[in-house]
Amino acid sequence: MSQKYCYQYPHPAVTTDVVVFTLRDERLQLLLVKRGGEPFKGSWALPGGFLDIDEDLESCAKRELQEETGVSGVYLEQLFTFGKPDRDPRERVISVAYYALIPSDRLELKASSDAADADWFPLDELPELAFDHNQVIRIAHERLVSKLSYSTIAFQFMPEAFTLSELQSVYEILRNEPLDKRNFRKWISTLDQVEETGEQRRTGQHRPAKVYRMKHPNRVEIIR
Amino acid sequence: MSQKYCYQYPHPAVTTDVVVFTLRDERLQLLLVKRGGEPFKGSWALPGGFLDIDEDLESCAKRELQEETGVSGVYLEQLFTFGKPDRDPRERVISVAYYALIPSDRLELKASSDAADADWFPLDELPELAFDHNQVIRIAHERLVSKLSYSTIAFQFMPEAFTLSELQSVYEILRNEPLDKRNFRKWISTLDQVEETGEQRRTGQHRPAKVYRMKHPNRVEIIR
DNA sequence: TATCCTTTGTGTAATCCAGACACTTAGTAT
DNA sequence: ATACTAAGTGTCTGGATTACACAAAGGATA
Repeated sequence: MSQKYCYQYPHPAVTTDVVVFTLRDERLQLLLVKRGGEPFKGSWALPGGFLDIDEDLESCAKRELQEETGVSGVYLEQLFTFGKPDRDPRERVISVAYYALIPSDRLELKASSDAADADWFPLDELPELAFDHNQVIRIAHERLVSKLSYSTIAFQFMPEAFTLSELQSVYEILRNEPLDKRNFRKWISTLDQVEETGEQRRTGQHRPAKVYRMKHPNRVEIIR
Repeated sequence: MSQKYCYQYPHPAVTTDVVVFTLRDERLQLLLVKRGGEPFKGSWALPGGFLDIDEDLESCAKRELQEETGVSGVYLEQLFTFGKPDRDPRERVISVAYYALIPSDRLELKASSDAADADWFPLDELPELAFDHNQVIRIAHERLVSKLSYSTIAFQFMPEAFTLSELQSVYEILRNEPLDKRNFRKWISTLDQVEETGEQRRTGQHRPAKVYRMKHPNRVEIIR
């Protein structure tokens, strides 16, 4: 094919890459795709791709997310823009990285056409990654952990309806430490972010748990 | 000139823009340059410009900062990447925005060659700006204010040597409220970030103040 | 139908941190 | 000597965070 888009000065290519977090099997996991083409063919990498010339950055990230996971309407935030001159061997590529949080009940993967394969990996068992994607993931994880302490971002991992024990478990996984049940519930109630649905949930031979929902499912509040 | 840089797919242009904050005349001010060329010729805008094809993003921002203010070695942090398809009427432009904090003793402006004029403006007396630069500034200001409360970023406005009253004044300007002297000093001492130089400073007909310096002048610590 | 098992759900006391608040000290000018 | 001004310093109170243990509800089983 001919080189038909010409400029007076050299232009870099622009991509978006998305770090897709979820909680699966009591662990923080993220989505990787196996690269079907060069460079790094066969390596695992973050889902992402080139920005269409008339497409907004966030739309591009949402599109990648939709193509790789089939989900939309989840929490998505711009993370950082990476642009070391040699980060892609083909040409100069600026990558605007986003990160997304997927509720644990919405992760039906569908392998996309341009990815030979896609799978979830626990954060502490990542393979070697293409490009500078290990660095991107490290920064995304730092952002997530830091937002834990001053926002309600962790609620974005919850399904529509959940129990307080499930919510506590999410915090325990993310912070990697056990929490006191009474203090946790006291703290949650001061946040004023959840309400009872009136339903109960029976799992196993013991007292059923009250079911809650978020008051503002799509909002991430700054707290403290 | 001919269009000699050609690609198989259309590429956006990439720029960096820098929101340069300083404290002048007891106010938070920022640097704007008057645009010498189209579009928005004659309008005020953030200092910035196109990324060289082999230049790192942060290097590009540092270069703009150096060209417009003559300073280097100051605090510079990536802010956000703006990429609405129509934000520049010439062509698709992705702008990676940075913000910088300049100590109040280092702001000798030198008008650069490609800016007809450059000047400081108080944040609350900004003129109409080119492109989406009003939005960029708003987000930079939000970031600065929020970092105030959980980091030592405000120290980056201080000269090498300063008194505790001067430091308190910086916080009062940035937070736009008076602070209690004893509580402020108690808080500063818990931070363990400053040390006495042994010098004193006499200004006016009253008790001289002890002079301090930062223990780690180039580091911004996360606190709390 | 009584007992056991498991998870849900709840309160109080102790400690730490943040905020309110006023006077003495050191120097200059008259 | 006196007056003026900004520098420098400690205590008390209220609110928030932490530590900590037992009763309640339901299912399974004997």
